[in-house]
Amino acid sequence: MKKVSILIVDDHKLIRETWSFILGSDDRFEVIADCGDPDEAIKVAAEKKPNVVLMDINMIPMSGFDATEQIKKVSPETRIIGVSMHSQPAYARKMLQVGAHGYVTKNSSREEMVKAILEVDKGNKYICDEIRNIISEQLTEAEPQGPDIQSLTDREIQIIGFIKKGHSSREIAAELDISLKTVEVHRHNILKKLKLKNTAALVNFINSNPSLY
Amino acid sequence: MKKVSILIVDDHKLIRETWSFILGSDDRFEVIADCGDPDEAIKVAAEKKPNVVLMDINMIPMSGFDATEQIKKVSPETRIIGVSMHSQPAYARKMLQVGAHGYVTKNSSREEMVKAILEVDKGNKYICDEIRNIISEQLTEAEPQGPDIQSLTDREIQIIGFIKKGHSSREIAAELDISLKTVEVHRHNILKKLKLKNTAALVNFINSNPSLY
DNA sequence: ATGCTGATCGGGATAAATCCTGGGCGCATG
DNA sequence: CATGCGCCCAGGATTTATCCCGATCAGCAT
Repeated sequence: MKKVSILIVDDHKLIRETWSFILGSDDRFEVIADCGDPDEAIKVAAEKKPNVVLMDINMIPMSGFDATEQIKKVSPETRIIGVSMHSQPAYARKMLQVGAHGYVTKNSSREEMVKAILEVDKGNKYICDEIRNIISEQLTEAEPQGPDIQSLTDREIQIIGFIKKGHSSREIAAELDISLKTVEVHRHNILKKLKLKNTAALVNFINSNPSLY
Repeated sequence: MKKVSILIVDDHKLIRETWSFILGSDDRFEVIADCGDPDEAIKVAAEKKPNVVLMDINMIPMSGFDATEQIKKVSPETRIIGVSMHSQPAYARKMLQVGAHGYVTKNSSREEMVKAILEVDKGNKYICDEIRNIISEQLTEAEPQGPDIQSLTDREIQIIGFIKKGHSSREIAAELDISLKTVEVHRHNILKKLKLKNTAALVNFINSNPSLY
């Protein structure tokens, strides 16, 4: 019986150590490395080709998603599990979209983590109970016109990026070399689609909505 | 040699379990309970009077700080260690201010956590190396006019709260029953103090700056 | 071809935010 | 008591944002 080789990626040393400790004391697993830097994680994954990667996705802006994509390129056989404290299904979706096989929140139990690793190692996908429950709730709820994040255009998302940085419409127009009027229309459409009424609400919405980076 | 009794408070089950596992396997410690609800934590602390509480402060808005204050009331002898993924010294200050004896980031090592528990149990204060380094760096840096978060008044912070929720100046004026002009002055002063130029930048600044709630 | 959508741009209007000026009131500290 | 500071308010100016009304054009699918 071969052990499942594991690489742990998390920017917090304490977390890495605790997981190494816990998983290392289980005969079925073998933690072959842990690192706090996404770039380093990609290197290690390329060299050691671990069976499973535990990827924390609270790391600085979206690097968890990027790292997942990179690792799948350099080591396609490696299964990746996203581990996060966020309970929004949007994170899970994004994670699977970039090539991960599993997603577990930090609300899950240790048993569930173990189960996730074993399942993913077999090539199956695994989403933790919490997220699955939320998703099925959302399905039954039949949302009465929630904000249409999906309907946002590429251009609109790009504009959102500038707004988030604190740029004014005039500045954005200059940077994209388009008319001020166009930027204003984009902003108006964004607010309408997301059912928000001003910039403050928008910025807040963005910051709690990972799908928009 | 009496064991140090420990209560673990963290809203993430996985984190609670891993710490229980690790600390429980050390003869010097005894994890007597763990809970994910701040209110429950206060109850348990009142009953069992643990020697040390590990308090995660990523829990929903400021509940970690509140819970710390409450626990110090119902069990003054209990030492509390704030545990967080945030490396800003502002958190640590706030934590000690509400009665904690220690602060450890999740970048710290397991040894450091053990040391923190032992020190705090003896009645000493303990701040992890990372934060101490940052503080001493800031002292030597002689900040060339960074944003004056400290200089914000209570009223201004209150106004910030409303802005963050997406309320307009007119709405804020109505809710606080003061003049629109006054709110505008407050907003202007806030931007000036924080050296920001518009609402978008402000909201973003807030969201990456926990010291303002 | 016809229709749809995204992106572009404009006029014109209103509301909101930003930026000045200045003043008054209460309270604490020196 | 004088000074500073927080908080309040006002007038007036400018910029920015929000919201209508349009319009053209390109691409793409039925």
